[in-house]
Amino acid sequence: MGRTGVVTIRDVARECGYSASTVSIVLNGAPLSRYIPGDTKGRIETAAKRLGYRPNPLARSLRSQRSNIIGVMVIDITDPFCTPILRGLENALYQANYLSLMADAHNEPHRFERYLEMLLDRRVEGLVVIANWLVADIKLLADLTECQVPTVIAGRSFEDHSVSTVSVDNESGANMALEHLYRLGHREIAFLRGPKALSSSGQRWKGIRGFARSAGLHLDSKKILELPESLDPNSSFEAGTQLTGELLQQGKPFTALMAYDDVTALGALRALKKKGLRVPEDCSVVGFDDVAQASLSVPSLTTVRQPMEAMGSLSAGMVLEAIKAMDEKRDVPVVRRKIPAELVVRESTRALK
Amino acid sequence: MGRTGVVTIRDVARECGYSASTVSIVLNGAPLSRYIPGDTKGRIETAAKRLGYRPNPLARSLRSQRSNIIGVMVIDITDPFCTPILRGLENALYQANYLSLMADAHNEPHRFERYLEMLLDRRVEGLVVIANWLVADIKLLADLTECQVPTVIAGRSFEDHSVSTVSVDNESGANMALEHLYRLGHREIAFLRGPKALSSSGQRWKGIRGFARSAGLHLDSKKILELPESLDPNSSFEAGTQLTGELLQQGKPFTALMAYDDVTALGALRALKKKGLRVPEDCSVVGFDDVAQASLSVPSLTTVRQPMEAMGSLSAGMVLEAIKAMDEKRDVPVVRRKIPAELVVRESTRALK
DNA sequence: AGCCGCTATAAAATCGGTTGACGATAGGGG
DNA sequence: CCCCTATCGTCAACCGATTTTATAGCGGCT
Repeated sequence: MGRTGVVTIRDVARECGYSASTVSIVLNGAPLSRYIPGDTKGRIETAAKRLGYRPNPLARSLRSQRSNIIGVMVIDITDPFCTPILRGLENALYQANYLSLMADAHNEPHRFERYLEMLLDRRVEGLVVIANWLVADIKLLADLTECQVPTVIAGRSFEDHSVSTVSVDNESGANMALEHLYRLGHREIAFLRGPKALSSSGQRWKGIRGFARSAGLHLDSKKILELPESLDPNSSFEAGTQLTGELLQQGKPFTALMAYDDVTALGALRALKKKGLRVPEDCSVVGFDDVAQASLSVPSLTTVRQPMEAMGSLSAGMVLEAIKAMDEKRDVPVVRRKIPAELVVRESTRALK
Repeated sequence: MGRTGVVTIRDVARECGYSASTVSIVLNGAPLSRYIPGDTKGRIETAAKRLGYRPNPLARSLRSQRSNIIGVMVIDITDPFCTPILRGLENALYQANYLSLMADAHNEPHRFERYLEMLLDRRVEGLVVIANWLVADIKLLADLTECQVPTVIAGRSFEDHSVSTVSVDNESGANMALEHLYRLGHREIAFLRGPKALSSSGQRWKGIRGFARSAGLHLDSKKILELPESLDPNSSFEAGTQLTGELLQQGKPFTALMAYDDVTALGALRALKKKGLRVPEDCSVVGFDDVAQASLSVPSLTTVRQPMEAMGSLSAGMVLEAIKAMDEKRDVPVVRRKIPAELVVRESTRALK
């Protein structure tokens, strides 16, 4: 045993009287182990077990050029949207015997880049970026495609770049949400739409316009406000409160409000309450995402659910697949997966009387 | 350049005409570099830069027995209590140039153990366990103290084990919360206390009893209910709703309710609303933790804030310190830090009329 | 007898970087 | 003139595995 108290392969070799090579070959079931008789194998395995031998992954990685580690870059771990994805991802990696080296970019491009370098230095075999919004920084993506590491972006899509992505179908999700309100009889609907700079915002809006057109619903631009661009995920709560206040001030009546996301909707809930309006009796509210908060509020929030955990594990599956493909020298296609959203009806919406 | 397209130290050596050793010595500013003249250093650095040389941390770790990686074991990343700690932790590690290998135990002891092994295999230099509750499994802790890796548990304390911990001062926090209600004039106070098995629960209860005694407040056992033991952090929402319902059913009047934690308090909010009671007009509510949800609810929750981010960075500081101590062969003391809690007054409490 | 092929194992090279021991030269003191 | 020390580097060992190549015995075939 080395002075570190850790058993090396040579300790095992000494213990059972064979060479390190033989031990390695047997323990890994390498091709050559075909020629090694059973009793030798037995002796080696016994010795390994007796000493509690555990191969040093560092040494193994150095030699085999495989780290069995995936880099996980979270754009902002504070965002409640990110954690369920992280869980799904981590779980799938665990099943596949990979560990995750985690980096939190705090929404800062510079930090993103520095972390990216660190992760690549560490020879991560693949990379998953969990992006809520993330300034559509071309440069960062260029970095990503340039490095030869399989990458998947979870949480948003990039139509115009050659990166694999996993994202929810924002368009049909928003469509469903509006349809839900429409079916409940709502015609005067206010919207707090997301900032233009966010691609998901545009997609959701497209879904809204699509439904409106098909149902002959008029969208009153006076009732449509846009959230300011911001990096802090919790700022949309303030913004939701603020903009809902403006809508109410403005005097244009509405019986339902559709928010860009859940946190915005929670902000709206607060503003409505403050004005003495009851939800859903006086105004229905729908959000988007189904973050943990959504079901805990009073009233609980009707929302469009992003299957975040599934998105996480799917991303994991995709990187692992890409890694396998690279191993086998097959070429690695860019995959863009859109997951269907799901309407979750809770207490914050009800039929117009 | 190797076939991997990666520049090795030998490439740099060839490029500038010195040996790999010299390059290593210069680039690392090793003691011996004292004797190397400036222009040689310059040539080596230039060559390294020109080739874009980045030392392979795997090789470096193998040789130096230092991975520059900390294992981060999260008991349940789904718990909103864990993420802010994680952020503080990760941020401090980032500053110190450490990366974190993340494991999520999903609240399962078996998974905890397996991950622990994987992390130790990877030669993490230190370990931080982010524990919300975590079944007080002696065995797991034994594993921890046995392995020679500096460990800090963040989020809860273990009086009876020799592990370093960082936790909030539950006792004085609960004391403050009750004092707050008392000062507002509340005398009929209901409690949803945490399950006995949780150490934090006992500590908080001690704070409550302490204040009650000192203020001469009578604690009516009829108004004290205990949450069931559970592993799912979100189950306490249901439990909060449920138990509050029972309290109301029971008919014993109360003007304020103190919940074990924020999620429980949010559950209480829902039950109260359902019964037509207004918060805070008819009943004040306080929580504990100050998770993200607390400020987003309607009404926003008065609560006792755990400085989670600070706890995270403090934990990081402690492991790093312990690592340094080990390096220098100083002995590593077990440190138990209790961070003061902070009362955050929001909308859910008000003076009794 | 010589060669081939199979079995069973070991030696040696390799991954990429670090480090202690050592060589060579020059200058200073005795 | 010799010894000692300060400079400036290089060599080779090492970290702990994996993998390619080598060695050696033996049976069978020509």
